[in-house]
Amino acid sequence: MTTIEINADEIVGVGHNSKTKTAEAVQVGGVAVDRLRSLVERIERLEEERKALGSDIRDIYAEAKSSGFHVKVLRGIIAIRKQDFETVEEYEAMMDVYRNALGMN
Amino acid sequence: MTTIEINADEIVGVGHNSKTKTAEAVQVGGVAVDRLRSLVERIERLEEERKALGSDIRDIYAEAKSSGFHVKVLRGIIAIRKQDFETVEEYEAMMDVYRNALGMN
Amino acid sequence: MTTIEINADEIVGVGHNSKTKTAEAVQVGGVAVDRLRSLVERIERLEEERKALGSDIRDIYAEAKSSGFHVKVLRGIIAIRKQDFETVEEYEAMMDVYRNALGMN
Amino acid sequence: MTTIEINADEIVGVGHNSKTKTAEAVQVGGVAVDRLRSLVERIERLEEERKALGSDIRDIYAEAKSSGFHVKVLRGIIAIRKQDFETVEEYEAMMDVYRNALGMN
DNA sequence: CCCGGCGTTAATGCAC
DNA sequence: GTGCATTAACGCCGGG
Repeated sequence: MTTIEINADEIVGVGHNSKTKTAEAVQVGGVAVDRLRSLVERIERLEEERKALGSDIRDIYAEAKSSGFHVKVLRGIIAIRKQDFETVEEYEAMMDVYRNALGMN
Repeated sequence: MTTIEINADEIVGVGHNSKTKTAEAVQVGGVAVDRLRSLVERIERLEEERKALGSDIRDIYAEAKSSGFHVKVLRGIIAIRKQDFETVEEYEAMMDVYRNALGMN
Repeated sequence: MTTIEINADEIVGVGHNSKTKTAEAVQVGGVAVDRLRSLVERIERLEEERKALGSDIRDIYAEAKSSGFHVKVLRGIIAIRKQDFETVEEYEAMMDVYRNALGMN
Repeated sequence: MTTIEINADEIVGVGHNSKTKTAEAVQVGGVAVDRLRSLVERIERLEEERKALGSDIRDIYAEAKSSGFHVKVLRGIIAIRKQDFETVEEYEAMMDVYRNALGMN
């Protein structure tokens, strides 16, 4: 994992910082530095976990494939289960309507 | 009633469709058949042409290869030039925006 | 619409149709049921976690917004830092390639 | 359309070109310049047309949408018609198999 | 000849 | 609902 230190000056990116240090909050260019730093770190941490999960999911599909499962079908199954049942039925019903309209029976 | 050259058998295909044939539009399952058919045909025709172009492009690469050119490098050149084009287009688009913003059109 | 009359409960639980129960695996239609179920559950579990993380991230942005931060700018910062990370990762990956190519591993 | 002149020196990108001009072919760095130029132009012309077709197709889908058609379903229809009939049946049959294996009836 | 990688293109989710 | 940013699907290629 690559760790990069956050520098408050980098974040606000202005030259002539009117830095105002009080007991409550450090402000740079009118921005609460610590608060911002915290937000950025929390977001990045969560996105990192999110990315890792995506990677894990991809691994499972690869595993499924190498076990002889049909990946596209498997994805289809997941997609169907994710949707509301009514939605699927609506979709398929509409597909039938269109296919009938085109004589694709 | 006007003559609309659509065969009911083509259209319907299933038993209980509430087909509604009027002077303006034939509807099957609430779908305007002629309109749908037209859309589908136009899309399919364009996709066919698109596919043919892809085939032509592949042929040229093959020709280049058999002429001794390094195909991967050739693809790289095309890609770079494409990026350049897009950069130029972005630039010009932005120029237009600014010119419009300044009433210079 | 293609409908095939197979009831999993019949096959797996009660009936003795084309069910093939061996010591190793229960198969339905040539599919290893337990394996498939396991894969689906693992994927769905991970996707659930992934979705939850997305929700958490959204919450943080909302929190940032209500703290007076400019959300779009904040997103921009995250994006820029992400690009930097990826550039670094690419660089390191390429370094690895070269090191391996030179037997420096 | 943006037109950019191709410069042979740009393409081969070497400084001290050992250019060899004969009656048959101009060679730069061992590359037949005119031939290469021709190939690049032909490819780019075809890709331009191809891109335009993609744009046209997207326009038709937009038109369909604004006419009240359900775009996703329409895409589904196109996809089905594009495939071999057996392929579709295979897919749907396999979907059924998997769904049955999971008891999703 | 298949298959895994890659570059492109469509689909999805999300914010405004 | 529209545009945008991410993510999945597709087509093409080279190697095993």
